[in-house]
Amino acid sequence: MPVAVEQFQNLNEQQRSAVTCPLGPTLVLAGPGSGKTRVLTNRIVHLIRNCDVDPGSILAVTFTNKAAREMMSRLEKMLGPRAAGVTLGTFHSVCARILRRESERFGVGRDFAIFDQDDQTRLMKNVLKELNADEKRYRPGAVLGAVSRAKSEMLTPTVYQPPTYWHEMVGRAYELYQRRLSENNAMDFDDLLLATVWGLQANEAVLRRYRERYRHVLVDEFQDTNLPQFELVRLLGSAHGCVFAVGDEDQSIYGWRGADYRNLQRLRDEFPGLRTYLLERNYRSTQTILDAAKGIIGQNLQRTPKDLTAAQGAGEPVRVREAYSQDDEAEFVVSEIESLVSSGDHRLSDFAVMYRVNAQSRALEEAFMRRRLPYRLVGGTRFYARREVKEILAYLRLISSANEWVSFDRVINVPPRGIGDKTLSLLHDLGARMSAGPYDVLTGVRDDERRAGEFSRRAVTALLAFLDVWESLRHLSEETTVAELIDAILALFGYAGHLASSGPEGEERLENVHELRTVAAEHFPTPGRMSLIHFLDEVALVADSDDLEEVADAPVLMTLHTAKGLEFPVVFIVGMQEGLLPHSRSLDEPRQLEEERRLCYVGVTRAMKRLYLLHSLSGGLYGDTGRSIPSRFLDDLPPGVVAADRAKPASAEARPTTRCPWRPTGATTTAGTPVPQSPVFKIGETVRHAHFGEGTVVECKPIRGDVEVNVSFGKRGIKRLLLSLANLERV
DNA sequence: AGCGCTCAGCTTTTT
DNA sequence: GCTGAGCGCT
Repeated sequence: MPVAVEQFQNLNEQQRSAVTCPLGPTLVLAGPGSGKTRVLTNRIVHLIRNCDVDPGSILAVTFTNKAAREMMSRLEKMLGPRAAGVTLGTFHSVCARILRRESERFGVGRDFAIFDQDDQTRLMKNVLKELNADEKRYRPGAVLGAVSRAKSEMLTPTVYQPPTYWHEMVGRAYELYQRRLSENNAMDFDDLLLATVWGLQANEAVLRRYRERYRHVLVDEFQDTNLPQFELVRLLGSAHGCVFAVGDEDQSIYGWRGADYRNLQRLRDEFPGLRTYLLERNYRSTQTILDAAKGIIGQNLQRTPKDLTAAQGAGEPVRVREAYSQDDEAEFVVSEIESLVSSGDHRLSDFAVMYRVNAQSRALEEAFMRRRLPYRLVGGTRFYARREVKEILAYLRLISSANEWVSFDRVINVPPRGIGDKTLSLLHDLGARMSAGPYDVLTGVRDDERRAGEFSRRAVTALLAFLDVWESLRHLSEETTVAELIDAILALFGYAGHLASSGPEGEERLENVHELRTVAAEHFPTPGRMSLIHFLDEVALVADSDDLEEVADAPVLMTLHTAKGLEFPVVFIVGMQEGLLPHSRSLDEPRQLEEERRLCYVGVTRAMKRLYLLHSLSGGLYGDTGRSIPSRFLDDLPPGVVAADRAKPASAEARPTTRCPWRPTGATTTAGTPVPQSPVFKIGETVRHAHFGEGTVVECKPIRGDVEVNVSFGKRGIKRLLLSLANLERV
């Protein structure tokens, strides 16, 4: 046992008692920066080393792939190869694994597809169209959200009680949406959880097996669980009671997605004898920052009071600043970063700028570009949401599970094969009549003269050619790797040629496809169908903000939501105005307002050394030029934490910033770091384009990690060009 | 099929 | 204010 004792010496008293507490239901309420992941991993180590627990009987669940990966790598460091025996993953991936394994007993297709956001939206769009829903009142995203919330409460379409007239339609859409999902042999994210829970509930023997197998269940971020997730934990854990949950109700910011932090309290009811531990020692922030955070969160009522204390001293006061405009605010952020970097106190990657809504990134990006300072924007177009990537994935999905319309519709005419709306809707009709998926419909067209007769000769030829390739790839998939399948799609479905003929941007698209191929080759090198299925699961369940990994020495720009779980030496929160933070959509409901407050709290507690809270006098949301009121959350900062320049408007340095012109490209940055997006052009500058010739730059703005340059080419008009593709030359 | 115009609508998004 | 979806025109 001396090994173990030594192992836990780096834990404080509170942490150690949580880690080494007796077997049985345990709840750890962990304040920000209190080392909750450390407690979780050490608990696992404790179970294995000191309690003689078999790693194979431990199930640890997280919400993100990133958290799961981090935990696994820590475990590997501490346990070596034994760590691999622990089942560790996100709720969704664990459920997907169980569902595949138990497909027969649970009555779900073994090769079901997992529909991501985009697929879900497409499907819902069709559903709403079929129901003749008013497009304005029933937007796919909103309806999908309502359906997801119903699912978070484990309400089936049959028991769903529409609270309003609007929800009547939601109820009908929900029902049809589920029917379509199952016809397509597909599940959305919520279904993965629900099907698992219902499957376990309905199969006593299977449930017993899993209870036996996973005698120890550990859950991270418990405040973010919804009802199905809670239910899963309850099902598995109630037999042995060895549930170890870690969470912080004050950091619950996903209530709008069905997460219910009251699940923390609910544990107490479900697991009598629950032991609760509090982690209040904060290793991240200065006491000043913590005091500010406590002032803000202290206004919330439904919470366990925590006495957060910093392991470090008071540090710098919090800076609250008023700017004239969003641009002015951004300008201040950038100049502050420059001066802190040049004073040698900080490097660029020490900084994070956080905001409530993505739209706020614009002003910041412009300011960074103006100063020719690099930055990283987190949360743009996701890699797996790119069109070309989705298309390749759709092809792969057709190969994997052949009767799925959503993927079929996506690629049947990509590259163009002369299959238009007409043919497509005929195919759907036929599918409905045969109650069959696209594959069976196509073979029907091939094998049945009468069916073929419904289509034009041209269409039939095209469809059969498609079917031919499709079938051969399905066979190929039995014995080939995913990477080779991608090659085959590129070649046989004519996809490579399609990209090649789509101009210069096709090259970048092909790059992305190759990147996907690399992922497949590296992680799924085994030939065969299982490998393909696992690959598709993986990419469907992966968020690609996963690549927030420290790649460049640059400040990070992100929403407060994405900031959760991260920490930075210096944090700026911009747009601290009424209507923005708290957001106007949350003003009428106290519950929502409390969540806004927690969101603010999450942002504040990301800061280690320095914290800046900025608000501007004008410019709220959407080009609104009216006057803005400082956020009510600023009023809750306790006296003494804020630097003296509070309330003194920026007038001292404020340049009346009517849109600054782009700096000349010769300008050097204080940091001397190359701008990823360089060169940036000045408005009015003359540039040359290979195709359009010489033109004048009219606009130059950041867009999704690239720069959009609008150039006027005289009578050829104004063209919008992407800097990364257009290869513009300065004249 | 591809471009360009108009107009509505506009949080947050771990999976 | 901006952007993206939808429509209508060529």
